Amino acid sequence: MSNDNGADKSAKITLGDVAREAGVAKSTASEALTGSGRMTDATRRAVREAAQRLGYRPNALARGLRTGRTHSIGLHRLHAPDNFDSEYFRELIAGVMDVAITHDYDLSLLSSNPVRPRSVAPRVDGIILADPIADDLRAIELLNSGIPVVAGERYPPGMPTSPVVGIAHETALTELLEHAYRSGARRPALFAPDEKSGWGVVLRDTFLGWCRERGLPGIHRTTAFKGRRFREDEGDLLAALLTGTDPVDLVVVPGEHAALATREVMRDMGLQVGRDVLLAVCADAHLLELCEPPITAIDLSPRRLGATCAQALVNHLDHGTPLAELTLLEAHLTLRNSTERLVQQADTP
Amino acid sequence: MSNDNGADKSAKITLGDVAREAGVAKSTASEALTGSGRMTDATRRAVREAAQRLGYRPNALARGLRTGRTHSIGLHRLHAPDNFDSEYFRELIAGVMDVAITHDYDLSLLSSNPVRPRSVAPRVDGIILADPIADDLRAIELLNSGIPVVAGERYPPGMPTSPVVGIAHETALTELLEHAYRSGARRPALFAPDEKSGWGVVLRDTFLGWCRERGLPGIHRTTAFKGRRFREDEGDLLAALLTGTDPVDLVVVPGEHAALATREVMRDMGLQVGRDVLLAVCADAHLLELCEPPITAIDLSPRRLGATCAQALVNHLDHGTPLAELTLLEAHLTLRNSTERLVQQADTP
DNA sequence: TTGAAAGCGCTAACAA
DNA sequence: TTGTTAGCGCTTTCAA
Repeated sequence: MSNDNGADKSAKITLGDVAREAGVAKSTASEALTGSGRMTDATRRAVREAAQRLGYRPNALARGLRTGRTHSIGLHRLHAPDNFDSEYFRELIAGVMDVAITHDYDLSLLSSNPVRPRSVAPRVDGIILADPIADDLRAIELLNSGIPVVAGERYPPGMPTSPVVGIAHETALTELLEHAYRSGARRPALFAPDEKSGWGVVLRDTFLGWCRERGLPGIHRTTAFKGRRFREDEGDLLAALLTGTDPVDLVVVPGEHAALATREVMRDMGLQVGRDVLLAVCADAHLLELCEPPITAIDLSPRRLGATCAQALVNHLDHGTPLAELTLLEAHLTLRNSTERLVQQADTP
Repeated sequence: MSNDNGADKSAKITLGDVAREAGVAKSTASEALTGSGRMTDATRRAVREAAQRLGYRPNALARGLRTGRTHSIGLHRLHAPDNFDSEYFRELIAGVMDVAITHDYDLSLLSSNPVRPRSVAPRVDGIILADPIADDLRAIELLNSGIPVVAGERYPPGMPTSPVVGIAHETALTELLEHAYRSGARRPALFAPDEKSGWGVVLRDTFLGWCRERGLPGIHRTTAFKGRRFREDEGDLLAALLTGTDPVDLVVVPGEHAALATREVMRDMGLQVGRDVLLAVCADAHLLELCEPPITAIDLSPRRLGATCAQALVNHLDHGTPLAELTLLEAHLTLRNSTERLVQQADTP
C-alpha cells in the first residue's frame, strides 16, 4: 500500500508531459530545463513551472543513453564486503562519498565476484580501483572497459595499469623503522601482503632495502591483508619468530586485525609489547589508539586518499582535466607506546 | 595512454554489430544472448560465438531504458560517510553487498546530501533505507519515488513508511535491563537517539516501560547516534547524572563511540566500570570486546540485517515475492564485564 | 526563438 | 524459426 500513495507520480512524468503542459515541443522543454538554450525567459519559466507542477524528474537512464554519461562513479575492491572490516577501506569509501556527494555523483560499489565476471558493462562514468590486486579478473576487466580508471594504490607488477593516486609508504615505513631502531630494535620482521599487491611490494622492497642498508637481517613473511584470520593463519609462524636463540624484536604487520592478533600471541607468550618486543602497523586505525598499550602505526589518511581519487576522476569527467599518471600522498607516523623502548633482557640461560 | 590499448574495443561493440557478424537480425541476436527465445541451437551458438569474438558487452543503460530495470539496488543512510564510523552501518553494508554480489546486482550508495535534493530520479530497481530518520528529506523523496523500498529499521512516527526489516530491540534491551537489575542496578539511565529515529523511539519506550514496571526511576536522555562527539555534547550531562545524592548506577548508550566516551568520563571521575557503575551498549562492535573492561552490548547482527533487507528486495524484484510489511529479527545480548556486579559503596557521608 | 525528427542500444510486439 | 518495426525518454541537429 505504502508505495501507492498520491505523491509518487514523479516516477511516470516524462519530458513529453512537461512539454505538453507548457505548450511547447519536447526539445524546447529539454533545453529550458538543462539551461542549454537560447530562448525567451517567459518560455523557460513556463516550462520550469510546468515541470515543478507535475513533479517531473528526468529519467537518468534515458539521459545517459543519449549523452553517454551516467553521473555516477564506481568503486571496486576485491572481496569488498570483507574489507569493510578494515578501517582503511571504509574511510577510503567515506572520502570517495564526500566528493561524490559534493559533485552530485552517485557511488556504485561494483559487484566484485572474482569468479564469475560480470557480463554487462558497468554503468559508471569513471572507476576507482582501491588497491588493485594482480590476479583480480574483474579489475582487469574494468581496466579494459574503456572507462577512465584511477587506482588508489600503485599497481603490482604484471598487471595492466592506469593513473594512480597512491601513498608514499616508503618514507613513512622508513621513518617507522628508524624509530624502532633508535628504540633498540635489531631484528625486525615484516608481515606484508604478497607480490600480487602493489602495497605489499612497496612495503617489502622498502623494508628489505632498509635492512640491507643497516646491515640487519630482513625477516619478511607474506600474509593476507584480509583481516581477522591472522592468528589462525600466521600464529605459529609468528610464535616461531618470537622464540629461538635469535628472536625477532620488532614485528610490523599490515593492518589492525593482524596487530591485535599479534599482540595476543605476544601476550600469551609472556612478552610485554613495547618493552620485550616492539609492534607497529602499516595502516593506522582508531582501534590501535585504544589498545593497551596503544600501537604505533602509519596513518595513511585513507579518507583523504579516497577523496583525492574521486576528485581527480570528477575533474577529469566534468572538465576534461587529464589524469596524472602518478600522484603520491604523504603518510605520517603516529608513535605510540608499542614502540616505546626495548629493554634488554638479562642474558640468563 | 593506458586507456587506449587494443583491448578496450568492448566499449563500442553494439548488438547490431553482433547481429551483422552472425548474419541474423538484431532481435534474434538479442534473444540468442538473453536466452529468451525459441530458436535453433545452431543460430544461438553462432550468435554467441560472434558476440564472444567481438567482445560484445551489452549496454546496461539501453537495456535498462527498455526494460525499466537497472539491476542495481540503492542504499540510503543520512550522513552516510560519517556513519562509516559505526561498525553497525558498515556491517550492514557488507551484508547488503553479500547478497547483491550473489545476485549480480550493483550496489549504489545514494548521495545523501539532505540539503539539496537530487534532481534526477535514482537509477536503481530497489532501495534500502538503513535507519530512516523523520526529517530526512531525501529519504522521503525516495519513499515517494515509486521504487520499492525496504527499511532496515522501523520508521519513526510522522514519516511515510514502507515494508520494514527490523530488529526486535525490545526483547534484547529488556534482557539487558534484567541482567543489570540482577547485578544490582537500581538507577538506570538511557541515552538514545531522539524521536526522529525509530530505533530511538523503541529504545526509549522499552526502557521507560520496563522502569515503570519495576518501579524504578527512568532516566532518559537523547543523543545523536553520530559517533565521536559524545563526550563534547553529553559529557557534562553524563557527569551530572553520575554525581549528586542519587547517582545513576547503570548507563546504557547507543553505540561504541558513546560507550568509549562514557567509559572515559567514568574513569576520569574515579569510577570503576563494572563495579561502581555499570555500562552497556545497544549496538555491539568489535571494539567493545577489546576494551578494558570489555563492555556488555546487544549484538544486532547488522550484517544479517543488511543481507535480509537485500534478499527481500531481490526476491521481490526477481520473482515478484511480495515484501512483508514487518519482519523482526532477534538480537542477542553479549554479556561482558562492564555489567558484572555492582558493589555497594559504604554509606559514609 | 522554437518545432520536427532522428537516434542513443536495446527488447518485445507482431509479421513473415 | 526468424526478421521487421516500434518504441523506452532523452538530447541534439536541422529547419522553419
